[in-house]
Amino acid sequence: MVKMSSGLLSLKWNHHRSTFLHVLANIRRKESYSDVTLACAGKFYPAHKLVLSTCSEYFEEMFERTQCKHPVIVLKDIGADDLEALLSYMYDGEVNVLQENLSSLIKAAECLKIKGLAVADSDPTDRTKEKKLHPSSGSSINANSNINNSNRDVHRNEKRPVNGSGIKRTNVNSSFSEDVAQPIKRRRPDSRTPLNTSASSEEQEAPVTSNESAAAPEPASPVGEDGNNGGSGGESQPGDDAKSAEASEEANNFLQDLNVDAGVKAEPVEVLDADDLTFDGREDEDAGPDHPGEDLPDFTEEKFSGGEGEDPSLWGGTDETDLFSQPSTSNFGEDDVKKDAAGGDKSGNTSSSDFARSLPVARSAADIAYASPDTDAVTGAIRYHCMHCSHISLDHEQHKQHEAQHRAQGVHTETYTYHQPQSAPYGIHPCESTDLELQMLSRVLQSPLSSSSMDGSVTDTVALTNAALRSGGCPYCNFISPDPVVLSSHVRSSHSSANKPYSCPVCSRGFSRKNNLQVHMRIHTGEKPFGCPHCSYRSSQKSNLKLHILSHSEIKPYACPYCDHRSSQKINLKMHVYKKHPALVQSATT
DNA sequence: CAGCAGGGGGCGC
DNA sequence: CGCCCCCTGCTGA
Repeated sequence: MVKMSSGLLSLKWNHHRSTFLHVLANIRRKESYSDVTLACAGKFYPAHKLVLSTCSEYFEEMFERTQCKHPVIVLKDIGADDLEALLSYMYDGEVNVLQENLSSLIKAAECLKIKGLAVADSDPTDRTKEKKLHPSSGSSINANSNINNSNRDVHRNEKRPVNGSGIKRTNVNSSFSEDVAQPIKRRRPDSRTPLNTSASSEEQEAPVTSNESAAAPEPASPVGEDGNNGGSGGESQPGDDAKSAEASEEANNFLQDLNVDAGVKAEPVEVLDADDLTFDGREDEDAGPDHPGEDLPDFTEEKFSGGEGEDPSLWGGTDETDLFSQPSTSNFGEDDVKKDAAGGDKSGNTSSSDFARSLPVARSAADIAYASPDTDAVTGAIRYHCMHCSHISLDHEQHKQHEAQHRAQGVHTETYTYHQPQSAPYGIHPCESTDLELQMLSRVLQSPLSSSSMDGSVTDTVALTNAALRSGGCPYCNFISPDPVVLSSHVRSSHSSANKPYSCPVCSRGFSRKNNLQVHMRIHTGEKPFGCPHCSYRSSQKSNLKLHILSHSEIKPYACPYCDHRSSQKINLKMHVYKKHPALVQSATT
């Protein structure tokens, strides 16, 4: 303690810095207070915006631009090892790296603009002195890092001190030039903006929601423009460069890690084209009977067949390209579609690296949060969980009113359906903890348990149950809780129903069939494999894409039997009839 | 109106 | 059993 002349006492914490670093390391180890998740090569790394933005202007800018409480940032073309090393570097200020790995590490650092590795590092407390020393860059160059600004060839690092194992210790003080490749910041397409398909497959990215502006860095140059890059997943086309192949492999690995929907593995991104008469692609070449017209109610079909200007054969799979000759607001021409289908094949066989882009880039962890009401294990009552807090309503109206209050209070609301509770005390709901949900998601995506859990067998194997419970994990899904009470409560509430043995490992919702669960999982993974050829809309379900494509045309297959009203969706017509012609409906039914 | 998501029929392996 | 597909209900704009 130093007594200053003015009578003020200067209290100095001697071990402040070391304590800070120590605490920081602990927080990282325990994954406490994590508010951002980095996804890389199928792995998830909880991190802290504060640390990332401190160490990287790239992250800083990214976080400034996104309002997400907990964005998930998918880092493409960066190896997991490199990311782990960079995280250690950022949290600890140093990292040990094998010399042979230094090159890729530096590349990754450049992409992420990591201070001290790729971007000039300056002492914030001593700017004037620095400028004197290095007026051009304002950065301090460590004497040990003999890295020429004009040549970042890692072989130059051989002059640096290397320990016996060939591991280099990279210090914060080591600086590279600012003259590095700037990470390409990808802009999210307006979901309503029609795409130019000639580039759409290459440039389409994840169906992120509007508030998720953080984007994955794209260190590698964009895939080649020779049209080969759209080749089927993982295949290295003649025109592909090594990075593209790497990216494909990485994406494939990621997909394997996902292990959620086998249907997506082989054909990660599916963009339906205009020649896809029934919108179902090759699988449905003989899908004539499936056209919606056949399924119309009698009255509708009668009206429909007599409808003006609309060819019923449209639904028979014979002339459905007419669909795309309908006036459309899209600038996506039929020629574009056919060209894509015939030539570059960018739509159907999008490369896996493209699919990697379609993965939930910077998707809010909010979207991973729990969904839907569940059932009270004791009373059987339906419980509606607030999306913003831990409030639980037993009445839907009450639930809606409660949430409306949040909205009125200006609670940030994602445009997507699922939300991260803003103040979620752990243990209220299995999925209200960000850490827990990430653990769970991580387990879903990575753990070999995921396949077994997806099998959904709920045969009550006591031994299995007990063993799993003892280990803190649910034997039927990937739910984890250190609290045995919470865990057993989860098991009771989520897996007691024999009718719905397939439980979502993230939100615990039960499903009667495995494939329904698989589709449901797309909510959590952000997968939207079905892309509209007219715009950037993507859907997790093909049937929903069909409906969407209809919206591009003026075709409204469902006609009201009582008036001239027509609807594009059957349900909408139903609503119309019940609303506008209730008396007629009643008389028709009696 | 359009989008999302769950349920379930049906088919092929 | 896995998958494709359609149907359906709900919801927000």
